[in-house]
Parts: sequence; C-alpha cells; structure tokens
Amino acid sequence: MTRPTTDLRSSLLTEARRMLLSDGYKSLSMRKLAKSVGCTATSIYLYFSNKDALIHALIDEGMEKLRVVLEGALADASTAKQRLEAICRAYLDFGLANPEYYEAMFMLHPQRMERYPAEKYRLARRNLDLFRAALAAVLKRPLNDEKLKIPATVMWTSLHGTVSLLIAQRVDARLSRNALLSQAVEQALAILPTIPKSK
Amino acid sequence: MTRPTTDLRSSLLTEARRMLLSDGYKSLSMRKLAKSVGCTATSIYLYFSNKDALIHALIDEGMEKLRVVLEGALADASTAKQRLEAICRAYLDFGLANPEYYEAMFMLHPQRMERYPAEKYRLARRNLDLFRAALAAVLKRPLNDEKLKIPATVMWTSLHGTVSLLIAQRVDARLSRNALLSQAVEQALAILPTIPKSK
DNA sequence: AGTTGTGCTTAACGGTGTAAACTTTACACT
DNA sequence: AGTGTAAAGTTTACACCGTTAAGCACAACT
Repeated sequence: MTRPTTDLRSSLLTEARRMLLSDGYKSLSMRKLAKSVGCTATSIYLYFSNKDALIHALIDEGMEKLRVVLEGALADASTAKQRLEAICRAYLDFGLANPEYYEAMFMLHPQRMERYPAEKYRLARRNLDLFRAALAAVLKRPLNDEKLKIPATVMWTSLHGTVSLLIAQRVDARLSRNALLSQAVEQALAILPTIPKSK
Repeated sequence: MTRPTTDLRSSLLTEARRMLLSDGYKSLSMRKLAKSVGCTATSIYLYFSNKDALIHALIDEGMEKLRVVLEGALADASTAKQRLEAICRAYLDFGLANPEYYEAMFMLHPQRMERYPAEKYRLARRNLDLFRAALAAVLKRPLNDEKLKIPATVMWTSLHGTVSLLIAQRVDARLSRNALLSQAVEQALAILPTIPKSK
C-alpha cells in the first residue's frame, strides 16, 4: 500500500528481485508483485512490456553478479592453472549460492524465454569469454583464440550440468556435496589434455 | 466427443504423451487434454491425483525409453572403452532427439516436481547405474563399486549440462553442433584419468 | 483557459489447476 | 424384478494467472 518512491520502475525491480530470491520464479506473479509494491498489475506494463521483459532485467542482473564473482576468483589466484580452477569453482559456488538467479539465467523453460532478445546474450557470452581466456592462458594461446570456443563452451556446460541438477534436486542426496563439487571441477579441468595443440 | 476406448486412463496417457511431444510441456493443460480425449477436466483427477502425477507417469516412460537406448548402445559396442563412449554419445543423442521427454525428466522446475515421490527416482538411478557399470568395466573394478558413484554421477551431470543448455537454447548457435557433441563426449571420458586407483 | 501528455486505474478476456457436490451408469443380491 | 451400492463422470465453483483496452486525474505548456 505504501508508495515508497516515485520511481515505480525501480521499486518494481527491487521487489521482483526480492520475490524471486525469497520464493523462486514460480511464485513471482505480476499481480502479487503489484500488490507488494502498491500499484495495480497493469501499471507494471508501463515499464516492462511483459513478464518476460521483467525477468530479462533480472537475468541481466544475475549475469552481472556472476561476472563480478568470476572476475574476483580470477584476481585471487596467481598461476594460470589456479585461475582456471578458481573460475570453475566460483561458477559452481555462484550457482548454488544463488539458485533463483541461476534458474532464471540458465534453466528457464525455453518457451518462456522465446522473446529473450538475442542481443542480450552478449552479457552471457562475456562470462563465457572469461572461461575461454582462462583456458587460453593455461595453454599459452592468444586470449581470444577462436579454436578454444568449443572447449570453453563444453567446460562451461559441464559445470552447468552439475549445478543445474543439484538445483533441480535430481542428484542422489546421499552423495557428499563436497566430493561431488571437487570431482566436477576436476572433470572440467580434465578437458585440458583433450585439446589439440594449435596448428 | 468420441469415447475411443473404455479405458480412459490409458487414453489420457496416450494423448498427454502426444501433446507433450508435439507442443511441449508448457501447453499441456488439464483442460486441453480433457477436450482432446473427450472428457471433462475433472475426470482426469479420477486417474491422476494431480497434474504432477500425470507428468510423473510420462517421466517414467521417458526413463524407460532412455534405458532402452542406453542398453542398446552398450550392446552395439565391443570393448569396454567403446561401450563407455557409446553410452555417453547415446545419452546426448537421446536428449536432443527427445527434448520434450528430456525436459520433463531432468529440467522441470524443482518446485513443480516437489511431489515427485522419492521412490520413483529408482528408475532414474538405474540409468545412472549403467554409467557406473560401464565406467567400472573400463577400470576393471567391481560393477557396483561404491567409490565410482561420484565419478559416474559427475560424468552424467557433465553430459546433462550440454544437453540441457542446447535444449534451452543458451549455447551460441554458430558453434558446430557436431564438434560440440564430440567435445562433450571427450570431456566426459576425460574423467577416467582423474579417478584414483582403488586402494 | 484550453490543450496535450503522463501516470495510473478499472474492467474485462480468456486462460490455468483443482475441490466439492451432484448425476448417471452398472452391477450384485434379495 | 426391484433395490442397494459403488464406480465413473459431470457441473459448478473458487482462486488464481498474464495481458489488453478504455478511461480518469492531474501537471505542464500555449
């Protein structure tokens, strides 16, 4: 009922983020959001063309948060090999620490995301490039070596598999979480020997 | 309006499967299903306690189909190493060939699956055991070596990551699909050297 | 003072899953 | 043949959902 700020758009984003983080994507409805923020559901459409657009804004936030985390991990490690390991570990940790963001970013039903503008994938790809650069550094190759795109992508997808199945609770809960994560990082790093020498 | 068979339950399953496969999970609604099959929406509840239960039945079907595919792949290869590679490849192929089943099986929103009875994971775990056994064969270890649970799980999650991101269309579409899949298999197999020798 | 435009609301459409109560059909037993 | 009962299916209803169209109130500008 309260009208905390005149800037409805940013109030909506703030509240949507809070709802996403506390109750998950499923229970983020336009009507409930409106009620929490003190306006009508239709007012949301003055600032976001539809629910997808609202989620996209949150996805962008998540991508940005992920970038900060990954870059932090890179900065904290000293050798190239350690940096690669650190970025993998940081990726897993981010996903498990922010499952609601992660879900919106990478696990949402494709049909729901149909309208996600291709241009926005730029942010996502920038995170992927961090992996590619870290990989290149270990292999002593140029930072944006095109040939490393596929290995970097697969490294990422492999980590994603672990995160997403843990979030979706499809993994046997009796297995040690720590052992699983360590093995996942080791597995990701094991891609190194499979990459052919350049030229 | 037609009442094709007296066994409404199986008609519902057949039609639900058809709808899932042709239009995806999202557009499988109780009302539409009822209309297609010629009964009212509430009649479905005589045979399935809720929508989840209906989906669970389809998930079970999918798990069974996957099992057949994986076992087929195992049967077609001769050496232990080839069998391991074949099962990985078959997993990827199954997911990409049956995205609607795959989505229901492994990608559905956890909240929606809250009511998925833990006991049912048995079928899922049986598929995972095929990976574990194939892994054990290569390493010349006992088929149900407990120590291989984590490596086998990570092998699976790594493959899942590739499948699920491709299905969710989060992977750069310009990358060669074949190269990506080959790399994913290679990555999965690269777990082998990281597994400590038993005792 | 009158026009324009902005910010928001009300009302409505067509959809969703599901619960409760009611009706019809079918079968068993006296 | 007539009655009791259980099964199968329907009607009605509730409480939600995303979204559109039309309209209202008020500020700023001419």
